[in-house]
Amino acid sequence: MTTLSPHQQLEQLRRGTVEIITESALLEKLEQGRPLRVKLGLDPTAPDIHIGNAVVLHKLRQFQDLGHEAILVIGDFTGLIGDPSGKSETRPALSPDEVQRNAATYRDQYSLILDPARTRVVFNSEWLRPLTFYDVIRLASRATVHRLLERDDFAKRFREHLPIHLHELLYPLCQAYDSVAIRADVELGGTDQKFNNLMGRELQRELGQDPQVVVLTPLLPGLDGVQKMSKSLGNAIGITEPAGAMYGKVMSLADSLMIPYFEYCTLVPLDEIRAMEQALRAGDLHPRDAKQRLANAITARYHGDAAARVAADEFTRVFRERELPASVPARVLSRDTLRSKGALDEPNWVRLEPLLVELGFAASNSDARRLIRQGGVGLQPPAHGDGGAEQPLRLPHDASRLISLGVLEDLGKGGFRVCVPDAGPGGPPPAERSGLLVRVGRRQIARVWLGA
RNA sequence: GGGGAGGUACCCAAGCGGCCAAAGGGGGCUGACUGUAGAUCAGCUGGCGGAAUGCCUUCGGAGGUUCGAAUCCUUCCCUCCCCA
Repeated sequence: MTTLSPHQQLEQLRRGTVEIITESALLEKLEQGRPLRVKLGLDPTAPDIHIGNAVVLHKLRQFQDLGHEAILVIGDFTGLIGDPSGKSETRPALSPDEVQRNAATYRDQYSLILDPARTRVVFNSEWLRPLTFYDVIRLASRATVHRLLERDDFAKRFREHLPIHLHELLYPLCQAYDSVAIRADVELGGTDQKFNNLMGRELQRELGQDPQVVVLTPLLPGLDGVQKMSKSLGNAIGITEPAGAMYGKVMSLADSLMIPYFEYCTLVPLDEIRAMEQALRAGDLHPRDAKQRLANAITARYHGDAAARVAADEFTRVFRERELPASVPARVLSRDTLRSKGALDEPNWVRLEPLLVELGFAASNSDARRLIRQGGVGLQPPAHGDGGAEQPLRLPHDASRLISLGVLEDLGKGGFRVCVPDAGPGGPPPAERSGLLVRVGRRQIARVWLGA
């Protein structure tokens, strides 16, 4: 256990939370001087930790560092319902095998932030599945429809005459029962879990347990600044993403998100953050510089200082100075695949649209055509010798130059084909710059060769 | 159980026999500008395609009427409202 006094622990734990229900109850628990059981409920989906859901994990880690025990409750059974808060779909029940396999996955994934020695992973099907219908009715009798309809999303749907299925109402109850089953002292969650977590408190009290303390952490807005961060919404920064990508994503953040991100995703002291906020408002601090510091802090947290510095340099070089990245992903495309799509005209001449599709830079040939027409596609011919850092030439604007360089052929009506060099037998492509550089927009870039 | 209103592209939402691949808005994408931000402006936004007054697929599902259907008919599925 920690040597910190209960008050000091509380002080630490308070930081970065939105609400603790109640602080006095937490203090009482801390004063008992025993390791508390701290619960965190998780979706049964494959874990995809991003800096958004990392917020609550770091909080949990803090509990662990103070000597408490983390219990990850995987909602494999509640997954049958799907948390009604989202436009969730129900998921098929997991087989015992899958459960076992997943348990390992969760432990691995969460070990990136949590202390494995103080983490227990449990699945709620363990206690929810055995309940009989009788049990369920008894359980359901503990809650009223009115109480359940207080939940924002239920209330909203009710108001708007959108369907609310009966079993959805059971979700908060199931989750509450989890707390009973593991005799949770504390339940952690994002603010969107407030209702569910409070339900746990109520149910525990009903059933004669000391009610859990609810600790709510903020929901981190996603990169779009509108919705909460979520992988499926494509607005997330994954904690295992490469440093460069992480840094870049932070830099493209809306200005209005900087301060919240500083607060929730970094360890920068609060008073420094306040100072920055002031300076920004006063115009003494360029937002770009503040954002660079943010990008640095976040990247360093997951990749270390050195990697963060490299990412920063690379960023400056590519986006400020508009040079090519230090390393461009190499892609060797299969002749067979291209041929089967009718994209390969002669041994090395490939139609541009299917090429972009093949690279994943365009969704369809039509999409590719649109990109080309709108000047979104850039090509840079392979360098013979050292050609210096030439910029990719834009299509269709620079078509004539590319044609004179012998890498492009105009098929008329906006159609093009390009000359893609050979990758050579087997192995990786030869000299780095011998490939055709293809770029769409700023981010999508690859050096391309043709293979078998 | 009775009565009524609905289900249109990623979302909202017009259309109610041909000029509908389907108005408008949102979102997304590309370009200009810039700090890879925001705001603004321009273009694009089903697939195929050597940019066709071209072909294919799409308006809850399945059939049907018609030269022709998102639009009319039959039937099935789903949602909401009012009454019980």
